[in-house]
Amino acid sequence: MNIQAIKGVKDILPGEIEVWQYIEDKAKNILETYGFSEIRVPIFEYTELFSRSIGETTDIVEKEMYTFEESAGKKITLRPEGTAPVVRAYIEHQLYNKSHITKLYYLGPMFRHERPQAGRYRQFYQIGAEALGIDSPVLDAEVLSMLDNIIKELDIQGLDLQINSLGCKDCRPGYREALKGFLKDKFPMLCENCQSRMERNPLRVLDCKSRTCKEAVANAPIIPDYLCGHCKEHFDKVKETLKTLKVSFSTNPRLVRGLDYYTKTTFELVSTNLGAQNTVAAGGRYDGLVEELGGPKTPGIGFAIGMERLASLIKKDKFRTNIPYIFIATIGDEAKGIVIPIIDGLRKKGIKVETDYEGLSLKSQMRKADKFQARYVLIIGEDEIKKGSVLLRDMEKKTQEEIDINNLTEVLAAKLMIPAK
RNA sequence: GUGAGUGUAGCUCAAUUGGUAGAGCACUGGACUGUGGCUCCAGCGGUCGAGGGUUCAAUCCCCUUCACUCACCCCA
Repeated sequence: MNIQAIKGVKDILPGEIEVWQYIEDKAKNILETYGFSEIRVPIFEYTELFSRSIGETTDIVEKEMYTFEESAGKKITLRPEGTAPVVRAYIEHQLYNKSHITKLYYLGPMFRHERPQAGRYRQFYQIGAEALGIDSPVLDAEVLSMLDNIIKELDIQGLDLQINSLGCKDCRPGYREALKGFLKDKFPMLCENCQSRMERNPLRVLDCKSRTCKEAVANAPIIPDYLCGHCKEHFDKVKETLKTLKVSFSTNPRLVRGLDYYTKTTFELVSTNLGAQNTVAAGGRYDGLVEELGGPKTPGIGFAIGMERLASLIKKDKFRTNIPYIFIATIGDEAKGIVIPIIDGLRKKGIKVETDYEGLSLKSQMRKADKFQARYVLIIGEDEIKKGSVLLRDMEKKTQEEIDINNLTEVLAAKLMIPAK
């Protein structure tokens, strides 16, 4: 094989795509019930949009973006996530002037240059939702409840919704300093990575998986103890509303998200049935992002679902590929010719038809019809041509009848209960 | 970027202490001159990932390389 797909990307073939379509249908339905409207934004943006929103010191910006230069010298990046482009569009089209709250959802591919592994691809698909304009904790809970509904609708088990609060620009610095002070004593215990992270982004040390780092932060100060009154009240209200909505969750004071723009409520939906990459969906509040990107001071909250990960959790047995209603079997060249306009006519009536193009024996054509799981087979040979009729075989009942070729579409439409046009 | 594992027929996998490969599924035909799902028979199908080395001889041993997979890292 000479040319193959680029490392870390994959084709979604018939047989698997049905699962994706199913997820998309269900998710769109629920999103729209909650008042979210679809937005489609480009898959590339000026690099600056991502470096400013995601954060210069994050791995995504530092080493995972697909960036190239335009002729003018401006740098362009294939989007590594969806929130920044949506917020950019929100500002650019001044959607904040149309309504106090703007609820948007998107779905499409994201790109990150990472080493591929189970559940991690270089082009991966997300369904995301963003609610902009309101900072009420009730909205946070509603967004989480919506996510919960989506996974319940898809009947996915073994998921744990973990939530935390990262505080705001008033209380986070205090916590950050307290954590840094604590980590200073533990410095020798930290992994190389975390030692360098201490100055730049100490919160990330909290969810490092290295054993010694885990030990080091075991008694570290936790964020909830440092939240300001406003943030604490907000977080309490989120939890209270989640209980009212009967959304089960667990709090994880060590939950830190990778992107810089998160504030207050953050969350992850983690599966026990996946490999190392077990986060199915994640998100949080980002009250400073719109302003940071040049818009008016506007709060926001959102999440993204990883399609590949979600799809791998869905039982595939209930999905079937495109099944034709009718298979047309022919015997002889004359029959093959006669059948061409018949097939065309049936298809124009909306009846799915398949036939043989290879000159197979009748036996093989029957086998093929069976493989297609066709409900009926139309058999046309020399005898039928002479009589001006066709044989219609019911594959399930194993019966067949002879019908006048002129009544064919009517008879089929009646059998298949297709309304006349 | 680092580490480990795996590359043999379209697919899933065997085998040979080194003597150039086999099964199941799939596909095609036949048993059943024009009728499916079961059965039986036959056929089709392989540069044994690629390149080099050792050897009389390499799919097997050695080196290099490529690809895939999983994990670290990171994250959806």
